[in-house]
This record gives sequence, structure tokens and C-alpha cells, in this order.
Amino acid sequence: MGRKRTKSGKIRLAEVAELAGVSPITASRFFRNPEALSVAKRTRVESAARELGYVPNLAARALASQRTEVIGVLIPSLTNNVFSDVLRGIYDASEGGRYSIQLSNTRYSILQEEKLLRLFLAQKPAGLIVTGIDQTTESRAMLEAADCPIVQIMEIGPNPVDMMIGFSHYDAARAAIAHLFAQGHRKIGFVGARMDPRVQRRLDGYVSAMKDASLFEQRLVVTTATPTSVTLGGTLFTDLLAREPGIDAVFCANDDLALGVLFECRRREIAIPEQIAIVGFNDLEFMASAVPTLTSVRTNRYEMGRTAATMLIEAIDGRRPEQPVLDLGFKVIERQSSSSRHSDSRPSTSGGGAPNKMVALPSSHD
Amino acid sequence: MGRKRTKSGKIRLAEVAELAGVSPITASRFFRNPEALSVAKRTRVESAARELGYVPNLAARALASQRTEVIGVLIPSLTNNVFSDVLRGIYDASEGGRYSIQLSNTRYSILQEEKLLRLFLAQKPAGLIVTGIDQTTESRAMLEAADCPIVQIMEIGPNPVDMMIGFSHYDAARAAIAHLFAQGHRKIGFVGARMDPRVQRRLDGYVSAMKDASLFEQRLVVTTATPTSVTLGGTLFTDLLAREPGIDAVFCANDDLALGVLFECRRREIAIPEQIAIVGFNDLEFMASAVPTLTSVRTNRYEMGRTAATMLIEAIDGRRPEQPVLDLGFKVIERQSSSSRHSDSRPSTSGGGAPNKMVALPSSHD
DNA sequence: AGGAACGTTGACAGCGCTACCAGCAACGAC
DNA sequence: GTCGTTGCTGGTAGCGCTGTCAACGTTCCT
Repeated sequence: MGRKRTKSGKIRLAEVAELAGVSPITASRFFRNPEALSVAKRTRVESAARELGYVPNLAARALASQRTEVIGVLIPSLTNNVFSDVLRGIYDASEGGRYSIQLSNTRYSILQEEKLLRLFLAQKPAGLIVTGIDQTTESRAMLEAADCPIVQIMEIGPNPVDMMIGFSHYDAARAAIAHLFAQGHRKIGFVGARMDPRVQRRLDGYVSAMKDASLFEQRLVVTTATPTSVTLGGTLFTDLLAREPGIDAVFCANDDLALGVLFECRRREIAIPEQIAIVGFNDLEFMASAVPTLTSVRTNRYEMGRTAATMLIEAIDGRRPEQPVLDLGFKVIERQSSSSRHSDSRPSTSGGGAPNKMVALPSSHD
Repeated sequence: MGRKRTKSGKIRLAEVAELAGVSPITASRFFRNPEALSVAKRTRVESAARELGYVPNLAARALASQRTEVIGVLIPSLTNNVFSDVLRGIYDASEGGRYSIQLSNTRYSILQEEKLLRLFLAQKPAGLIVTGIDQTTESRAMLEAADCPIVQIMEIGPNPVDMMIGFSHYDAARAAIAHLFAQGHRKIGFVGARMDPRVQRRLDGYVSAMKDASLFEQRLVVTTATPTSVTLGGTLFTDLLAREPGIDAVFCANDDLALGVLFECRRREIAIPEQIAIVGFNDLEFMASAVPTLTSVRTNRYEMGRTAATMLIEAIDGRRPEQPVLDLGFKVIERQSSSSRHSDSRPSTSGGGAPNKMVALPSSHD
């Protein structure tokens, strides 16, 4: 016969209902849709629940309702500052709500992503946030078949699975190069690490801008599959100089590399920006504080995470956004490392303070 | 009458059991303790499950077994590099296993931590990882009453709730100051931000080392509750110089501040280490690559996360570690920014390469 | 006044799995 | 030959909650 389980000692919904003098189902409704109850019963259930310290059993709820209140998040890296900002936005937006975040790390592998996706979908998540637009065809099929809202983050592109929020890395790179052109630079090198799809698109933007100006040369591009680091910035820049000593500017695919280039210039006593200009990507906090201050392309990472989670939760609750694809754009933040007007240089004090020049552009979808 | 639920269309354990020609309970055992089955049934269930593409329903499992396979992780910040390394270790160690990670951010508030703890414990997690040893008495009571293994990470101290892994921030700070003393520095300033309990203990270590040498002065200490940043390093250092222009070294409570101090010295044309030596804390990657390279106290953050999760999972599975408190120690990595032997300076090439001097010390518990 | 429409409530069964115990066969000890 | 003992298997009864539908009372309309 049956078991003699320890009954877990916890307060159940039935106890709350009994104390409140209502049926269990009414008590259940109180927690899911309080407006459906009469005010009298609502207050009775509320005080009963409080008095008993009732906490719903999520496992039972998930089993009975055939759905979970879990939002799956797939990101390629936990180390990269870029994703920690996005994550913070996601967590901030989900905090206090009924949905909990289930995070997994694809390590920049789309096969790993596919595996994790399979795992996630088997648990019927309430929603999914996935990074980028480069999934395996298998992953893509699973996402399209999934019966939950999905947000793709970090970039925008054609054929969204569902919702999409990000910006055009291609356009952002072109804007960075346009800025360098405007400052009079011509022999502009590209330094990139990891070469994940988004970095690749920044490279594509660089190449197209250079080709448009008939200035592209393959030897101006130095990339590696190695994960990014400040040290690597110095190494790649050293390679670039060896190949083409005559460069007058470097566009770095991210800010860590840019900082590495800055330090390498210091070691080699190369004057910035007089001899070589530097532009980074993402506008991490330290860029404004370096000596000289470093130009970068600002991206709205925290906002991206926050908005993605907000949109997703709205969609889960049945309020789909009017605008399923959101372009958060970017801004080229001009600082000393690429400024030809030296009189504009900021005074030699701690970073921050003086407003930076900005070139704001919405990225166009192509 | 009953409902006409859509039956979710998914394969259930009963179907697997039927195809394998065993009872559902035997099939269930296969997934939890395969050794308990005869080899014949084991293979039958295995192939049946594979054939049907069976995925266990975690909600049903959790409901029936009265426990979840969730490990709760409470950390104070998602932005801080320090925690992203720890997190990466935790995720790496849990990957592939049966436990999933539930992460929450306390934002350095022990009240928020208490709230989250209550939330977590209500769901009966399989285990918990909490940051630090400074919980509210209420939190402490909940942790002690919790019937799951718990690991406290980031530091070690007396009275562990259960397991503990970290190092002594106090001793690490003392070692950093001892190193500066050995290099002949005497007027050593302290720069700290956020002032969470661990930074506070680094300050305590600094104060005690200075007092031991009869060199302590209150005006050598500049701190703020503001979150840390590179820019803030410059600002605090500026304050420090204003108070005490005669300092010959700065101990920074973390590496971001140290980088900010480095840049501020550049702005003020203060020679490092000739006029002022700099020591940071954590040894983030960029420290080895800065110009000059920056001395720091290396902490084993990834290992800490990894080991914490591994220990916790072992404990959940009933194999408690012999050593419930683990001191991961630290190392003072001496680099140019605090080296009085200038001939030792590294050649002007990209960072990395030449081995660094190290002073390894296990932290003593006091 | 009769009935439709609405708002509110409750009974019932069951979501998919596992704890508990019992049963059964095989084997060794006495 | 009988009695444990061990190893494997299965039956039963839930775990705590919610979907479905029916039923009730009230209001508003014709």
C-alpha cells in the first residue's frame, strides 16, 4: 500500500484554503489571478497565506499546469565583460517577477548551443533568450518549433525566429572607420580575436568601408581564433606592425585589444594619436580613463539585456510587442586616441567629466 | 469529471517501461541507479529510452521525490570580473551533471541575500553556494537549519556553516604590504572602493601591517562606498595625493583601481615605481600587460568556483569531503610597478613570457 | 416576469514520477 | 531439508497543484 512519506512538514495550498474557508481551487486562483476573486475572499486568502507563511510548490505547479516559469538564457561566454553587462540587464528585468533565469554557456560553439537548446526545450521553458543569429539548421528548426516566445540578442539581421534586439555590428564597424577617415587616417589596420560571428561582421564592415575608399589591403588585417585579452592586443598589434609598419590607425574589434595596443605603443614609444590612432569597440568603462583616453564604439549592452528580458516576459504574458525587432544602435565616442584636433584634448585629470563627442547612428538592417 | 488535457504529446516513463517490457518503477530505477538492475533489463530499458527519445519530466520527479536537483548560487555582483571567474568555475564543474545552477545577485546587500535565501530554501535546493561569511543572523539561522549541503566561498573564517573555500583577505593584504616593505617603501597609501566585507578585511590587513611597523596613519587610507571602476582609481588616488603628497607606494584593494592609479600617474607624470609603487589585488589578466607591468596578489577565483561546485555535488551525493574548509591561498606576483631592482625590468615587448617572481603563502586562519 | 449574460465558486481527476513495502527467486549455512 | 540472506522486481498510493466543466447567484435586458 501507500507510503508513509514525511509529508515534508510544509504548508500546502489546502491548508491555506481551509483557514480562509474557501476551496483549494479558489485559493489557487488567488495566486494566479487575484482579480478573479471577490474582494472578500481575496483578503481572506491573502491573510491566511500570510499567517501560515505559505510558499507555493513550484514543482507541483509545473506538473499540473504542464509548463514551467523558467526563462532559458544561452550566452557564449561568462568571462567576457560584454555578456556580464547583458546578463545583469536580464537579471534586473526578471527580478521580482515570477520567472526564474536558467543560464547556460555555449562557449562560442553552435554545436554546444544545439545540445543545450535540446536540453532546455525538453523542459518546456516559458521563454528563451539566445545569442546571435548564427544557429545550426537543427537549432533553428527547434527554435521555430518551440511553443514559447524567443528573443535573439546581441545583433539584428534578417529572418528573426521571433523577437530580436541588438544592433548592426557591420554598420558600427563602418561608422568607426568613417570616423577614422574623417580624422584623416588612411592606412587603417584591423585587429580581431576569437572571431565569433559578431566580430566577423565587424571585420566585414571594416573591409567594406576600406574597399569603398579603395584602401583595403589584406595585410592590414590581423586576426586569431584565440580568446581575447589585453595581452593579445599587444601581440596582434606587433604582428600588424611587422606586416605593415606604415599604418596610421588601428581599429580593434574590442576594447581589451585596444588597451593592449595602447600599452604596446607605450612600450614602443609610439605616440597616440600622432603616429597611430586607436579605436576600440564596446566602450567599456576604462576607455574613458586611459591615457590617452580611447575612442570606442558604445553599445547598449545593459539595455539590451534588460529590454530583451522585458519584451520576453511581456510576450509570455500574452502582450506581444508591436515592434518585434529592435535596433538599439551604437555611438562612436570620440576621444583623444583618434582625435586630430589636439587642442580638443581633455585636460590631464581623472577620466570622466568633460562630455565626449558622439556620432550617433541607428544601424540599418540589410 | 476529469479534464481533457492535451497529454503534452511527450514520451513518458510508462511508455519506455512498456516497450522495454518492465514495470515503470524498474525503468525509473534505471535513470537513478542503473547498478540496481540486472544487466538484461538495464540494456532493454536503455535502448527503449533511446528509441523513444525519452526525456524525464523534472517537475514530476521533483514533486514525487520531494527534492529538486537545483544548486542555488548567491553572489553579490554580476559585473565584477572576480565573480565572473568564480561563476565560470561553478558552471564548468556542474556541466554535464544532473544538477542545474540557479543564480541570484545580492548586489552586496545582506538583506537582499536574506530575502533570496528564503526564496531559495523554500524550493528545497539540493545544495547552496553563498558568498562570504557575513550573513544576517536570520540568514545564518536559515542556513544552519537547511537540510542541504552548503559551501561558503570567497574567504575563510571561523564557524563555517558547513563547507568553506577561499582564502584570507587579511593575510593577503598583509603579504602585499610586506612585499612593499621589502622593496623599501614606507609611506604606503590604501585605496579601496565598495568596501564590502572582503575589501574591509584587506583594509584591516593593511592597517595591522602598517601598525606593526609603526607606520600607520589614518590619512593614508582613502575609501568610498561607490562601486569600483578604473576611473574611480584615479579619483581616489588624487584624493590620497592631496592628503599626503609624500607617499611612496599605493596598495589598491583591486586591480581596476590599480589601473586607474597607473593612468593617473601617467597624467601627472609620476614615475612608477621610482616615485610611487603600485600593488593591486586579484591579478586580472591585464596586470601583466600594462606599462609598467603591475604587481598584484593572485587569487584562485576559477579554481574556487570549480572546487566549490565539485565539493558541493560530492556532498549532495553523500560523499562529504574530509576537509570541509579549504584554503586556496594567494600569491604576490611581483612586477615592475613595485620592483626596486630596475635591472629586473622586463624587456619592452608584449606582456606575458618571462616568469614572474612569486611569493606564495597559504593564508592562516585566525 | 423570464431569460440571457456575467461573475464567482467548487468538484473532480490527474499531471508523471517515485517512496515504501512486499514478493519472489536463487543461494548458502546449518 | 529448512531457514535466513541477498538481489531484483513490481504494486500501490500518493507528491501538491491546476484544467475543465458545471453550478450557483446576481444583474441587466427585453
